[in-house]
Amino acid sequence: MRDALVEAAFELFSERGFEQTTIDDIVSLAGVGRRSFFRYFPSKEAVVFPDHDGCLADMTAFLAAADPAGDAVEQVCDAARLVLRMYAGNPAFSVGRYRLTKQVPTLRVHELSVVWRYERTLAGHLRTRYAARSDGALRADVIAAAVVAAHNYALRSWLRSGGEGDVGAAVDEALQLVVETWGGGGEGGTGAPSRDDEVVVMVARRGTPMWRVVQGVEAALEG
Amino acid sequence: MRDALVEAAFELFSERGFEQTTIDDIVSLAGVGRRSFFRYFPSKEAVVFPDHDGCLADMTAFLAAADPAGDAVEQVCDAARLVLRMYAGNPAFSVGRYRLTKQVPTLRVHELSVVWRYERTLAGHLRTRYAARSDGALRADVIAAAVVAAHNYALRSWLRSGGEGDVGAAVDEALQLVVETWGGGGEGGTGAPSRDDEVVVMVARRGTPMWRVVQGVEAALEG
DNA sequence: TAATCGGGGGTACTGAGTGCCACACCGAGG
DNA sequence: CCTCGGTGTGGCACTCAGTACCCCCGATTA
Repeated sequence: MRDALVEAAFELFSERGFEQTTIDDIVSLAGVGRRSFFRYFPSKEAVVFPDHDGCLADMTAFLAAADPAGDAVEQVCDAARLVLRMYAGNPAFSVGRYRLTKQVPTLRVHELSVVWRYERTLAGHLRTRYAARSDGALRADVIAAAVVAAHNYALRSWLRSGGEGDVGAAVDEALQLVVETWGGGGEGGTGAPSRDDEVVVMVARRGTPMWRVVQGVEAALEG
Repeated sequence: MRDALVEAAFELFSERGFEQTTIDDIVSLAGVGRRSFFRYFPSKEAVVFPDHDGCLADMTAFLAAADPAGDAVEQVCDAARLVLRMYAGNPAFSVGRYRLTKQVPTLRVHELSVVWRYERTLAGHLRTRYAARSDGALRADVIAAAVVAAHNYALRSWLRSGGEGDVGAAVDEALQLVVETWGGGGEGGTGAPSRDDEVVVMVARRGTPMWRVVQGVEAALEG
């Protein structure tokens, strides 16, 4: 019945648009009563994101079961990959929803609230892990935001392309940027390549801003 | 007239709550017609964030006038400080709004959309600056998200405290975390303290993940 | 067969948001 | 003095999302 409503809604939304479709249109096409729509979805927007409640529950369970000794950043990235799997599981649906969401402000806002719940879940996990640090809560919020941004960047590129190419690899590459900068705190060294016969020596004055150091090391390691 | 509507709305919202207040209540208290409310605010939620449209325009103008040779991350941080100034300018109003927003889901969602517009503005500026890099757009999105997260972290702490203490310093400290990790690309060295008579030597194997290098240098510089 | 209970349908209502029109004000020009 | 166009405002009527309430029907149990 949920599925029937979702299907009917998407058929009408993609045909005549979101605002031009009323709840009555949806329920009459689905052959159910108007009251039943609101039994399954709290709002007209929610029918566009029917799978996110379950995915958020999965993410919460995943993080609750995560190894307390593992790298928290990696775990949070894996949690984000759970969301990706959901999108990649139904490419046609995801792309259709993306096109719809892109041009309906109400849906964009609703999507923001969905993403926000994911981000707060990730941040909550990081906060418990970084509880010992003095700036733990700040780091947790920043890293969660960065993970979500990287994830969404790759996901949106894929959606914009119509579902072509390997999303998994794209997200891995995007998240790598975050892990490289923020990872660690644990000892799990999922390090880069090899060539461990060479060393890089970075010399800096005390008080040198961190980004200059990073810049120098980056240039040396990759140059 | 805008001000009269905002004042009336806040008086009623804080008195009997957001959902319990109708537009009719607001306009009758303000002594204006119902139709005029929607001339000034597109929705009931928008009256809670009356100053953000102007602030977003200020931010856009600020970034458009920014020095193309300067550090883009610093500029984006300064742009975020524009928002902070707006909050700090009316502590009582800001704290009242915070308390209201915290417990009204509709307002939380609306705030998300407001923050989202700021974030997209920052990301747009960074994207033009990082256009040369292959991963420019990704970096731009991630850094913008990090800046917004850090800014909001400090701002929310201040709001939660009821407006006590120095927000500016708190935000500076939070943004410092972002600048240290992501800054550079420009040459503007608004460096840290001094003690430039000492040097730190960081030795790492080629292929060492960046976060380990950062961790080591961080420990050496601050330890 | 009667009683109970839960999922779904139907009806009427509130309230946000919009379109349309009338009115008041105001400076310019006859 | 009257008229005209533009602008800001109030009022009215309407659509539609969302909710409260009640009814119906089928299944289970005594």
